[in-house]
Amino acid sequence: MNATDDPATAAPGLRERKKLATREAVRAATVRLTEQHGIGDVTVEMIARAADVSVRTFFNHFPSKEEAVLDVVRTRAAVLIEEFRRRPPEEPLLDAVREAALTVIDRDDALGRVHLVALRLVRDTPTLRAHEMAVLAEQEAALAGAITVRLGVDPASDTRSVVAAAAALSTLRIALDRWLARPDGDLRGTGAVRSGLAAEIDDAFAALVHMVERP
Amino acid sequence: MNATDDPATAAPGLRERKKLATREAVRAATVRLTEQHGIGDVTVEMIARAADVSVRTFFNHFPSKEEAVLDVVRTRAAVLIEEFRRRPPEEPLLDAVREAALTVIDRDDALGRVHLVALRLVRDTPTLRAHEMAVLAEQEAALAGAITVRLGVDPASDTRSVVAAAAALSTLRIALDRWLARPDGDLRGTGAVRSGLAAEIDDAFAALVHMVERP
DNA sequence: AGGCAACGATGCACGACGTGCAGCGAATAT
DNA sequence: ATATTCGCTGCACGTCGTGCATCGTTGCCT
Repeated sequence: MNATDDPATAAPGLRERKKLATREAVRAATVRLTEQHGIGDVTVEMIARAADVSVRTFFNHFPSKEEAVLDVVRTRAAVLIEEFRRRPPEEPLLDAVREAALTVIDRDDALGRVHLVALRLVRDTPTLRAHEMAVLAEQEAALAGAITVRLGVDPASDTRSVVAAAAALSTLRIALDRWLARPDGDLRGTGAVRSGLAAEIDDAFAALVHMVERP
Repeated sequence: MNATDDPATAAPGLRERKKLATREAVRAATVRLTEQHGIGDVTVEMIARAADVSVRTFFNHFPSKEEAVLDVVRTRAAVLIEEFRRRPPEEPLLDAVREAALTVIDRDDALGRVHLVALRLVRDTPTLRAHEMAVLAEQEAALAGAITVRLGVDPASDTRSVVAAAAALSTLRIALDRWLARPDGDLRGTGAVRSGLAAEIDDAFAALVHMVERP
C-alpha cells in the first residue's frame, strides 16, 4: 500500500503509468487501423503488431477490437453522468443534462482529434453503432439512478427516472450524431466546438418538447 | 414463377414451407437451450443437434445464436412500424405509436408462450440486451422515416422525426420491460395481456410527458 | 413423364476470436 | 537485500463464422 497518500489521488507510480501507456497505445492503434481499413478488415494481430505488444496483451486490456474503439464512448458517458450528479438540484432536469454534456465537451476538447475520429467511426460503422447502443443501455441505468436521487423518489418501481434517462441519452446521442455530420466543425477552437454542439443539443431537446406538446 | 397468384399471397410451396420449418426448429431449439443453460454455456453445435440439423445449416439461417433469439424482437419491431404506418394521419403521434404497439400484442398473443420466454431472456441477459439495442437502433431509422412521411416533412435534416422515433422506441422498450417484470402476467387470456401492457405503456408515456412539462 | 434448373442442406477447411494457464522480468513493499 | 506483486508474453484449446463444392429434393417446362 502506498504510504504517502490515498490511492485515488496518489501519484500513479511507474507500473501504473506503463500500463496506461500500453493501453493507450493499443487504443490508438485500433482507432488508426480501423480508420484505414474498416473494422471488418482489421485483425487483432494487426493491431497488436502496430501497437508493439503481444496479442495476448491486447485481450488483457480489451475484450474485443470493438470495445477498444468504444472506450471513448464509455468514458464520455461515465463522465457525463458524473457531471450530471454535481449539477444543482433546483436546475430543471433537461438543463442539467444539457450543461453536463457541454462540460464533458469542454473537458476533453483538447484531446480532440483522436476522439473525433473514433466518434465518427462509431457513428458510421454498423458493428460499432451496435456496441455503442449496448454501452448506452448500461449507462441508462446509471443515469436513471442519478435521477432518482435528484428527484428524491424510490429507486425501485419508478418509471419516470428510467424513461427520462432513456429519452435524455437518446436525444444527446442524436444531437452528437448531427453535430458529427457537419463537414467543417472539426478542429475549431474551443468556443466553436462548444457552441456548435450546444446548438445541436438545443435543437434536439426542442424537438423532444415539440413532440410531446404538439401531438 | 407461380402461375396461379402473386408471389406474396401465393401458397408458399413445399420448399418454402420446409425452409420455414427448419428455421423455426432452429429458433425454438436455441430459445429452449438458452433458457436451460444460459446463452454463454450453449454452443451452436448443441443447438444444431437439438434441432436435428447441421451446424452449417444453423449459420445459413442465423449469423449467431444471439440473432436466433433476437429474431422475435426484430420481427415484432418490424410489425410495429408496419402497423404504425397504417394509423390514421390525424391521430396524435404518441397515440398512434401506442395503438400500433397494442395491435402487435393482439397479433401474436396466440403464439404467446415461446415469445414470452424469448423476451424474458433478452431482458435478463446482458449479451442479448446489447443485441436488442442494436436491433432497435436499426428500427429507429425506419420509424423515423415513417414519421417523416406522416408529418410530411423533408426526410433529410429533420431532427424531430429521429428524436421522436428514438423516444418512442425507448419508452415502449421500458414499458415492455416493466410488463415482463410482472410475476403473474404470464399466460392470461387475450384481454388481460392487452390491458396489462396497455397500462404500462400509458404509464411510460405519461412519464415522458411529465418529464418534459415539469422540469 | 421426363429432364433440367433452382435451391436448401450438408461436410470440409480455414482464419479469426477469446480465455485459461504458467513462466518471466520489472516494479514495489518490507 | 529479499520477498512479493503484477503486467507482459507464449501456448494450447474450444468456439465462431464463412467460402466452397456436393448432393438430393423441389419446381418448372416441354
